Amino acid sequence: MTSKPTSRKKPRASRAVPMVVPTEVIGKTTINDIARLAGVSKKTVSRVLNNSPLVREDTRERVRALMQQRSYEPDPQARGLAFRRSFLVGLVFDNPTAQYIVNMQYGVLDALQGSSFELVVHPCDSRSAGYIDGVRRFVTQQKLFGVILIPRVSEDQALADMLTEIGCRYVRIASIRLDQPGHMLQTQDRLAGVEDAHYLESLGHKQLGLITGPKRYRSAIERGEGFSEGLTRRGIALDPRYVYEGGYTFESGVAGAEHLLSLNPRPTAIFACNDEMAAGVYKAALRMGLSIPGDLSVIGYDDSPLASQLWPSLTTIRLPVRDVGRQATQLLLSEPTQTALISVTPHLVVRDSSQPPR
Amino acid sequence: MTSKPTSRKKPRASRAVPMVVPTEVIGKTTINDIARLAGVSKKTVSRVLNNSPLVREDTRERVRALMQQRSYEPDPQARGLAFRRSFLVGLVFDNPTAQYIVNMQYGVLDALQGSSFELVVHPCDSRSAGYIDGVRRFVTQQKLFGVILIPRVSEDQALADMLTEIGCRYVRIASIRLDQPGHMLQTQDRLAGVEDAHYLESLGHKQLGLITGPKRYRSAIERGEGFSEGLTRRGIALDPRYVYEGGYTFESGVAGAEHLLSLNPRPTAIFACNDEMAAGVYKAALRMGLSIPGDLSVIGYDDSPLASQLWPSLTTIRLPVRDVGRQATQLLLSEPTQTALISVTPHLVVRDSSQPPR
DNA sequence: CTGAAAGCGCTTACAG
DNA sequence: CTGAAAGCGCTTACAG
Repeated sequence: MTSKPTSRKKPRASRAVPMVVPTEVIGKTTINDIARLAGVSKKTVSRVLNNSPLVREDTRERVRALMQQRSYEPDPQARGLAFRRSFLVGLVFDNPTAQYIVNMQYGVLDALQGSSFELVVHPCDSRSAGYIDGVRRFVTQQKLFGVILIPRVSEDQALADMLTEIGCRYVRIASIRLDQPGHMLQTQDRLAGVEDAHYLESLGHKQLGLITGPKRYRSAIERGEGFSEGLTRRGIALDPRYVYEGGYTFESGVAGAEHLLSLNPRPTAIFACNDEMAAGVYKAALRMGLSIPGDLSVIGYDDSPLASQLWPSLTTIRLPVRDVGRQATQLLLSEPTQTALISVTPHLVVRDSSQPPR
Repeated sequence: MTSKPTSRKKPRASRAVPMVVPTEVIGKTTINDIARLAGVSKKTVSRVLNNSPLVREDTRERVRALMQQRSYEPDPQARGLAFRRSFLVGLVFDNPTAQYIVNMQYGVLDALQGSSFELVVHPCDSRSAGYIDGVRRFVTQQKLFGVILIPRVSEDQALADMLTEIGCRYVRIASIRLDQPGHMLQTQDRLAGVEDAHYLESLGHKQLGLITGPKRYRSAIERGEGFSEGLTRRGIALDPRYVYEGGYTFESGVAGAEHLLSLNPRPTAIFACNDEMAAGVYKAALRMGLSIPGDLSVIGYDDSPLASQLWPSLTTIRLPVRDVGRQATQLLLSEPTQTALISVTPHLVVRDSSQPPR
């Protein structure tokens, strides 16, 4: 990687037969080395590299063996230059929780494992004016192979349009179907909301409170609506006065709980649409002298590290984020032929913050 | 990025003077376009690009103006191929908390802002056998410009040796000075431990407990030793029976607190070497019917999101991680001439989990 | 201070 | 099924 081999350029028979080669393998093996050793043109090596069918089987085998033996790896930079497309996959995100981002990165890397692709990250602020241009620069400058978009940027149609315009592949992870199956992976937040409702109803709760996320997040809407829908199905109407619009923040959870717990009758269970707000509910409840789950059952959403570290531990919803990242990336890398929509359903994780009402 | 311009290759006067050019700027502007428009060779444009002093001032200005006007950006792929080094900075990490990783990424990107560098991530497991080879492959395959190493991988000398061997730049973020100043940024975990001790002593605590991290983390050792040292300076000896070796996990925090709180006399304050363990202390204390901070003061370390979301909110230590990431990256990108060791000291954030003993 | 030639390690377009 | 030539967009080494 540092010094340029001086032996590379020495004159030699231009159409060499396989031959013994000096072992001073300074510098990385290149396509030329393999071609020379195999006694074929580099174009043929290139064909093998790119799995072209236009190679005789025994030629392919010979070249493959040589590549293995020399532990040859094609230079992504050079391929990228010729392909006009790099071997980089971008992850574009706005501001989910840290754990979500990290799990997603692990998932993407799981799918990239063994390939010559690497993961490059691009946080951004979807509320700032120039963010789409920022993503465009990110994509075009490094000629990214494609990008994974996670909520909330995944929900922005203008962003997807821009990517289509510049011919960049993408996969959106979102809670509703807002693109073709080849371009998205759906997380069934709504179904998780339903599951929540059914669970609380089955415990015997009738007086329920809901703290939603901000409406600009589609996921927030889905979670809340799913919850409401689930209750309706079980014959319980969610009183609008028992719905508080939070902001996915701890403080909004505190405020929401203070509001809901001051109502008469007091809710016996609260579903907060993320764990952070659920932690806020803990604070408000404990400060009011209410015990969890004795006086109040609490359910969160995300299964963040926080959930198992609160006391009592928090009943919450878990999305297998890493798995989602892996599948989304596989979709991104696959030939655009797939038709079935990939969808993943988050599920309830019951811990110690929920029980039947008194 | 998608289609190849057909106009590029048309024959023209080889030594062109500045001239009007068809505005059908299909495809990206290249160094050839700029050279032609400026009436200079592409080598001269290249010199301007690389800030070579060997360019006449007016030539430089003319070229610069043209680059701006055409919003020319050199292709990192092509430069990388010629330079034998990409425009990618790698972040190598083992398993810190998600928030730490994400903040670090933000910091690195702060420093990369406006450059043509991008950030590529590489999580790994420093306990697995082949992890150093994994990093080697990561670095050599994409010919990374350099890497940032964060604890715990930053503490591994074998990894640093490997990087030196293959000629890859690196900056290690670590709590003790284990490399040359140009290769590291020190976080003064020890001083934070001292600050902790002084704070608790100043509140009047005399009976103190310590839950350390695992010894294979240098940071854990520094935090614990700093705490002990700080107490000693204030004339308090830390009884070894009041030191529990945790594992930086929630469960070990619970176990540690259960142990410490069963001692007689009971400690009136516990310093847990990360927030996760501090959350474990909460659980153990609350389960034993002890109130925080009434019966027990608790201090954590990291200022993770958890810290402000526990109730009562957790007094802890904050390292400006994003800032650290930014500075480490600036060091990585700078010419290797710097001599002074960069060091950053984490500081105490007082919240509601600490007060004078009863 | 400036440039023509050759090269980085691959692929595309064409020809056979 | 295979290859020679030209090219991707830059830089190095050399010459002036």
